[in-house]
Amino acid sequence: MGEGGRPEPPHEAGDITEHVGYRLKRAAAALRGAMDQALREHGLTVPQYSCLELLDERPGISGAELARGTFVTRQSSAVVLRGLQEAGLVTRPATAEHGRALPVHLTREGLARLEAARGAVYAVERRMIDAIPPRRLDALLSDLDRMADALGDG
Amino acid sequence: MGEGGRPEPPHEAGDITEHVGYRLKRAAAALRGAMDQALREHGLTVPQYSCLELLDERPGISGAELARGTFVTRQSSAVVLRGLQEAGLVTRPATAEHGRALPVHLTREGLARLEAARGAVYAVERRMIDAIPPRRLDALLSDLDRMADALGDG
DNA sequence: GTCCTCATGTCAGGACTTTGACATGAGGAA
DNA sequence: TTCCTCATGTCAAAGTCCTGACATGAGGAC
Repeated sequence: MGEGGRPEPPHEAGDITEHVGYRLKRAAAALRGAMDQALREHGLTVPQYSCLELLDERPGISGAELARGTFVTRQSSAVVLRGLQEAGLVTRPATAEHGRALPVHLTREGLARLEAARGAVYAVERRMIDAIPPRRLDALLSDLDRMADALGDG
Repeated sequence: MGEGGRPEPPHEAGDITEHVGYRLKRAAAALRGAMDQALREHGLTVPQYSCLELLDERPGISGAELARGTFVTRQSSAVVLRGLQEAGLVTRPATAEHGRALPVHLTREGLARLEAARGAVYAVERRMIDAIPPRRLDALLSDLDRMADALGDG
């Protein structure tokens, strides 16, 4: 495909607002904004919250694993982790026991902050879910996954 | 809502990977990564491409309108715009004719670069669309919009 | 006329993210 | 043993994006 002159749009689209990428970007931007606002009163940023949530679910994982779980690079994750460490929300040994991986753990304060912020984040999710027909939720989740997989994220 | 102890998840979820926000974030991250890679060989970043595409559709719009159309703040848009201007892909008058708005236009080179990059971006969209059942595409687009609207992006 | 409100553009500071590169430690192959 | 490969952590530089703040111009209310 693509031997012609003008590139053909993926499907009939009068303007760019019809594109899947545009809609996906818009929804993601709206989510990001709503979460930013919801988390501000708890003194957390979105990357920080994502980090704490994943850490609560999988205590002791390495920074690299944390990065993969939040869809960012190791470098980005390290910056966020350093901030959380300075804030006393996570702990990390200075030296590795076995390999090079440094296991990260939530502190008591980190867990408390996470639990306090969770309600605000869940409210945002609730607003999203309530906006669509309940019968379509599973299909929506499935399609989002399929698209992510197709783009080589998996 | 929310008078209880533990916050209730928006829907039954064994772990955070079940949440809509998580899936949305994952799909958006995959899209961003794929577009980054596709645009790299054309010497454009995703924000730059978004800017050029919107400019092609609505020539002469202001920086603030451009920002709203690409879901970022005026400040972010201004930075990208400055880069595009220095690269000779867009033009902008130094002073405003009427109000304060400075109309932005694509240069001949800007249009050429956009058209060259479009094929690569459309291929990414095609990969996404082909990954889901065709009958669900309209519902997916609709649901993404509903969620964005519900989060106050409107 | 003045005052108020709104939109636009801009500056400053901080947080996040990326690519590229490098050093270290573990484990397997020869 | 040595060599190779892989994963991890880290540094550096650049770009993106945000909040907060400020000045300017247009249009309406008074």
